[in-house]
Amino acid sequence: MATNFTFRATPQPTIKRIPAYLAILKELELAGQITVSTTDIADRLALNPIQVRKDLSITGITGRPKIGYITTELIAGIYNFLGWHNTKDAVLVGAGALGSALLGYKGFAGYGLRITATFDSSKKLIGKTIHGRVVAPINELEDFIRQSAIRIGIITVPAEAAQDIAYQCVRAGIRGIWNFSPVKLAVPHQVVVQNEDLSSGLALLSVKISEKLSADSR
Amino acid sequence: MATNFTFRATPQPTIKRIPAYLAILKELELAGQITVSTTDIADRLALNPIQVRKDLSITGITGRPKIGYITTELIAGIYNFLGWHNTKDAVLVGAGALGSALLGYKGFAGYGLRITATFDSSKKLIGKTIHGRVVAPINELEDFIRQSAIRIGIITVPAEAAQDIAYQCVRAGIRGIWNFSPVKLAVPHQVVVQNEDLSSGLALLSVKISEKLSADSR
DNA sequence: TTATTATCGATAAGAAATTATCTATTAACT
DNA sequence: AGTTAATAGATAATTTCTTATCGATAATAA
Repeated sequence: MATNFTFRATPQPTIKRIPAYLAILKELELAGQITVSTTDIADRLALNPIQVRKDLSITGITGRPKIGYITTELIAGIYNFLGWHNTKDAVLVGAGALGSALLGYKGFAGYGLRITATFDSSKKLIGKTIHGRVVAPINELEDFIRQSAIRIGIITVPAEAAQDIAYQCVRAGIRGIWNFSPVKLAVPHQVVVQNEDLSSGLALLSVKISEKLSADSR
Repeated sequence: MATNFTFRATPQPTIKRIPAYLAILKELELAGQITVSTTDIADRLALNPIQVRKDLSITGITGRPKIGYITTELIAGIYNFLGWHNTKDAVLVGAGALGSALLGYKGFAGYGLRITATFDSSKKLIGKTIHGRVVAPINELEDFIRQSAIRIGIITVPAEAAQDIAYQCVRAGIRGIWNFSPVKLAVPHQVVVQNEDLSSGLALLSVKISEKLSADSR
């Protein structure tokens, strides 16, 4: 029996805005605010309240007219939507400057992410402790992923090594790669890749500045 | 005399893709490839060739049927569009883990960005040399920006300090802020802010993984 | 009690971005 | 020389995302 139900994925722009809502909501919760309206959230983030309402609707949490949403309910709804309510383990490959920075970042706990092991190829780094984790040699990577059934890999190695690391991760059963290298990784269809790319942010800043300057002189 | 010319800003998605094109093109140039087609670029980045063509049209560089574009011309066109052909100086505020990682990142030279000074409030860090730059105390920030006429500020301080640093930057004449703190900064209209937000990338990865898993089981 | 107002949630309209279609061009092949 | 195939570039169609409109609801004020 065919249904006429068409599955519609959540829009990417919506997903990207969700963590900002979460941050605001946690802040308000901490400040003791029981309820919150989309008008309020929108003001704080300089967004359109209608957009906020539509975005938040993907959590399934409903609000009440003249009141808004229950802050804690909305927070729980967002955690649930993002899957951040239960912690997921990840491996980090590449303990250079950026890798160390990520290892030192406390905020991941709030995102349901725990980096349980770190790998690098450099003799200088192997065995060293960085933010409480001992750096292991790359050749132990695949076995570790298999044994610990880890599903997320964070790649912070230089461009030339990235694809090889990605292959290793995929072979060992990784399902998602958070890729900080400036390389488009080839992976099979069942693996998702999220590219984190400084250069596109800087491009946007560069163009915004020059557009702003030329707009001012018009 | 009024003209009927309507200024249309380049779409943000286009701007974000441009650096990826640049990276590919540089690689091809290095490999000695004189000309390049959008079909080729699109293949390598898993994009639609029509989109690539439209994106690249903002550079003003034209191609030839059956041939494509001259690689070097396109590279020059992109540098020109992004304003990366002449180097811009920037200050970095916050020499913690993330700040150090950015200081150590060699790639900025290729993006026309040079971090000329670093500031921090921590006594432990002031005076220390990180990747060749001596960390200066925050109270010297404004004077330095004014004297050196720097226009770009990179903020890598913790959330609670970010807004204050932004105010200082703005007072001293900064025109663009690259904001790595998880805070929505309040700035006057003439200043542009580019937020670099790990959490939205991770949100996207989280949702992609769970959508992929549930799609597989459908 | 009744009126007013803030808000939600649904649907519609509008804007922006992507993708398709079509024509022209030109290199390579026959 | 003529034909074919690959590609650019323009315009049109489509899809996606954002914003507006409108009715319903419930708290607050009159």
